[in-house]
Amino acid sequence: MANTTNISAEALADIDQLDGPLSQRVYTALRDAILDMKLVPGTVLRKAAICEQFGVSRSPVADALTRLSGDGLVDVIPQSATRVTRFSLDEIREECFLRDAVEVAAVKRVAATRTHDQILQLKRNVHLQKLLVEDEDFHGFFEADEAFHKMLLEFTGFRSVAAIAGQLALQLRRVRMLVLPKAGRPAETLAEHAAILDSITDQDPQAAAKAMRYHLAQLINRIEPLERQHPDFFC
Amino acid sequence: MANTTNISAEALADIDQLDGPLSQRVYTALRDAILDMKLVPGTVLRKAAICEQFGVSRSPVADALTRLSGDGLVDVIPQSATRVTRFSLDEIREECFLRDAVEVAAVKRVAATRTHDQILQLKRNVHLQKLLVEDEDFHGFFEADEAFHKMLLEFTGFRSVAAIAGQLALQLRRVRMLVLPKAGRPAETLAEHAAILDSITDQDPQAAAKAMRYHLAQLINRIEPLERQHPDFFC
DNA sequence: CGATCTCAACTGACATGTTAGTTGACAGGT
DNA sequence: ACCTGTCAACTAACATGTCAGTTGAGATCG
Repeated sequence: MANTTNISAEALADIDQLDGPLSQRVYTALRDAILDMKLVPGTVLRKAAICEQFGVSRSPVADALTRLSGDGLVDVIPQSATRVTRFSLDEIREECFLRDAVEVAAVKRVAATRTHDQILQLKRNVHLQKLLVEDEDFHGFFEADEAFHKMLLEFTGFRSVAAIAGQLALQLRRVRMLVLPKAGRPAETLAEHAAILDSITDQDPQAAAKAMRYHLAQLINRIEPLERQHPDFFC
Repeated sequence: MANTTNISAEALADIDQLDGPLSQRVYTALRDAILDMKLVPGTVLRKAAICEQFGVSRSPVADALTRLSGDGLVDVIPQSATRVTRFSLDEIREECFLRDAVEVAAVKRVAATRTHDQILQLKRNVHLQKLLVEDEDFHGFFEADEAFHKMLLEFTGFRSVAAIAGQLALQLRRVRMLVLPKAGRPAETLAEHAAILDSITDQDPQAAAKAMRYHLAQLINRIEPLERQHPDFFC
């Protein structure tokens, strides 16, 4: 088994410059590392190693791993090991279905209720995306992309719907990082975002729903070929 | 503060006739007790008391509480206390929005793809509901109600979408227990379920979506007056 | 009598010792 | 060469001891 990483790399190291309980900090650090694919699927997480890395005892680490397990980001094999969950095409398809359901419903609502200020914020974000595409700043674009979708969820008027929906699609967020760097994809994404924004501006919920549905469909189309490219990330 | 229950009642006690790790069993027992409203919102959960109840040490209990916190079923006040989360009308409205988005999308899909066997299973379930309404078996009806919605989610063809969606609306499940015993509501619910089933049988996704949307809207309508009736359950 | 300050008791957070289950390498037999 | 049974090393799970922050009752002061 050469391709299953056994050592939790130094690359994750986020030292304790955060606040709050220790277990929370450990959780956040590990979570971010997993979501950013710094800890690739299949990586074995050893409690002892993590304790050493952060200079804490096993309690907060165990606590953090329990939470990550609840998020579906790690698989705990009882009495044996804990590893970063691999992708499952079936599960990804399910999350796409759910994400589609939620985000299409959200964009419909926002198209109907949008305020002038909300349009402005979205326009600003899309403009930023344009600049980032031109600069070929993939990482920056990824963040702006996320912010765009998050904004739409928040503009439903439901304060924490963005948080819950975000939690729901944690796996998807990881895969998107693999999809984005494909040549030309950021530019296409930008165009799709612009189309969504136009429909919202026109207060046309049906058109907005259609644009969003098309946009989200692009993701699953691009994920499926990925299994051949990174076979060790899938189970 | 007389109305905040301070003692975790015996009523929860599910002894260790389950299998798996201890922490899992404790988690399940507490979770079920909370979802069945045997532990009412606001109840303070004392680690020591729970340890005694189950005859285990603090580790598995702490583990279980961490998971429950992740599910949003308990609030942990650092260094102070852990209590069963109270209802928040805002959050409930958000969960209704999400549940609507997901279940309407699901029922649309099922209406389009349903097989003969699936129709049969749904018919059987609705028939069972009818019998339970006639017998005024509220608890049984509640379970059949849940099973009906779960079936619809499973019939999307996405195996675990029911699990994820169920996780999403844990709070709602609690409130539904308060709403159901209202006079006449089970019979109405039954009729709404039947309407949904009819639309699915007719392979009419739009009608099914409309019927589902109407059905789900009844819940939020009935929750809002509830705040006056059980003020100590809300925050 | 009322507002505030103090302190003891209680709670969860964390550290660490112990136990039991799993795994994989290796020896021995086929 | 291959299958198999054994066993040692490793892991997560669990128990328990310690610490620090919170809380609320009662003492103290205005």
